[in-house]
Amino acid sequence: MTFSDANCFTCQSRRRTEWCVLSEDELGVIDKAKKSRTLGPGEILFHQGDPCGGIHCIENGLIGARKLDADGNSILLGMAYPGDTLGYRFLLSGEDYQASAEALKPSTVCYIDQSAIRFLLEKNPALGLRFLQRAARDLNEAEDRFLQSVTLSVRARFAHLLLVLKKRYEENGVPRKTTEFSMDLPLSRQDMAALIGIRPETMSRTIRQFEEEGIARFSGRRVHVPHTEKLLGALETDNIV
Amino acid sequence: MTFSDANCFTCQSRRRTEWCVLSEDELGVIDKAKKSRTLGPGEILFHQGDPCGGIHCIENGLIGARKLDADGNSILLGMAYPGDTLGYRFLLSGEDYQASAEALKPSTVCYIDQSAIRFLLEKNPALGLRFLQRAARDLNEAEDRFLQSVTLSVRARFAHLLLVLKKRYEENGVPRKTTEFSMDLPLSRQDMAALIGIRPETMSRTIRQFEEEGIARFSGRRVHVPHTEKLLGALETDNIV
DNA sequence: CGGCACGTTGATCAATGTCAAGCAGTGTGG
DNA sequence: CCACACTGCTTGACATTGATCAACGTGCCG
Repeated sequence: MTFSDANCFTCQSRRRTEWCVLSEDELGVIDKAKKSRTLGPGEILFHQGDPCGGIHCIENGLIGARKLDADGNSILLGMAYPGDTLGYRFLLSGEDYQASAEALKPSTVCYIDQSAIRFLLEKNPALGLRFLQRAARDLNEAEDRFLQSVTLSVRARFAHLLLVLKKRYEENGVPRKTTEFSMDLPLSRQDMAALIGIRPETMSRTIRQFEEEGIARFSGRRVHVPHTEKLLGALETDNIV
Repeated sequence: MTFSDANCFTCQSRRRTEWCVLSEDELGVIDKAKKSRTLGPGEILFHQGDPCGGIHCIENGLIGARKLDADGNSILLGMAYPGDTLGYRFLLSGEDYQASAEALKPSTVCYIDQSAIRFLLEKNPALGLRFLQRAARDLNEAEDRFLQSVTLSVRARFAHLLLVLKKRYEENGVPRKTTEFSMDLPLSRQDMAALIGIRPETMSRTIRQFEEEGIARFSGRRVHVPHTEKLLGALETDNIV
């Protein structure tokens, strides 16, 4: 386990976090309580079943949430980006973690003990509201995903996934062309398959289908989409209001 | 539209709501701001696309959240029971309702304008935390549903649904036998189908399958399960940790 | 070198969606 | 009161999707 020094006051991701509503003094509470840590790809932040004693705040990198089934296969449930907080749900409900968290890219993550969080939540109502807004957003997303998994074909779900990844990719300041684009996928094929609820074999076939139709070209983790509209055409989004 | 007189102080469902953390004075704010209304089955509480200007608090009955697709078919997304609050998500995010709400049983619902809510949220941090806990619970549920829709067979999902409905049914003080049980389904077959993400035809077939296997007997909206373990056996829950 | 995880591909099969028809219950207008 | 339309439910035949099983290549690491 590698520790690093971080500073909440200068943190690049702070404006994206819930902490943006805190005063200087309050931010100091977090800054003092936090423990920073860096993880390489594949390193585990916490395990399913561990007790949840605080929250993790992602400074940079990419963290994935996984569940393991009885055979030891892992299912990627979701991703967390810089500025996201992990584990607030379990902290509040007092449950143990129901999934593991693993770095998907080199990441820096701060751990903040629950005592500091609870103190600030009591003191500053705006903080709770921020978390509430976050939860509301996550909830909308979760419902969308369910709806998509039952409504849309695999093709369409994969197209959606690519567009979500594109959006995140571009948030990192990568130049944006509208007609075409390239990006590095942060996920293995297996993980992409899990995210849209299909088997790895089906993922392979869908990728091939996209290549044959000229929607996208894949080479390792690199994707190139020559005509963005073609990808948009695969969304099938028109039949749901 | 029928109005009824309700009283937050004597409300049977209050202890299940977020308001249970309010002081007498604070509860008075809600009580004065609320507008009570009764709905018969099929009546609409609000429509998809309406602006969200407050929240709805269910005193009794059962409300369903629906989305409509382009063909006019409705998809039941979820249900809300007495003590649940509807719409807090959209109020916080400032979006319009993304689904309609419709009474599935005769229901009494109070509408509380956002000004009262915002006032109390600012004043009493415990209220925000309550909502946050609720959101956390909803979020876990939504994720479970996604996981189930991808992992489990239709059989298993239907068994899960029946057990969820049973649990809710028993919360209404209905006597409980462990080895067998009967209940009235609050939903049409179509709505049950939508909840587990299948077509009505498949719902019919699954019901027949359950009857042929002696897992349950259906007659209209009445179900009888002679051996609860048989139903539990259809869960297939063992392969996921 | 051997083992192992990941990814690809092919053959096959089971589950579920689609289409079409019919039936029962319910409300409506003549 | 009857005919009618309408909606929800069921059933059958069929088509399609995606899962499953099996084999193989490839790169990586001990």
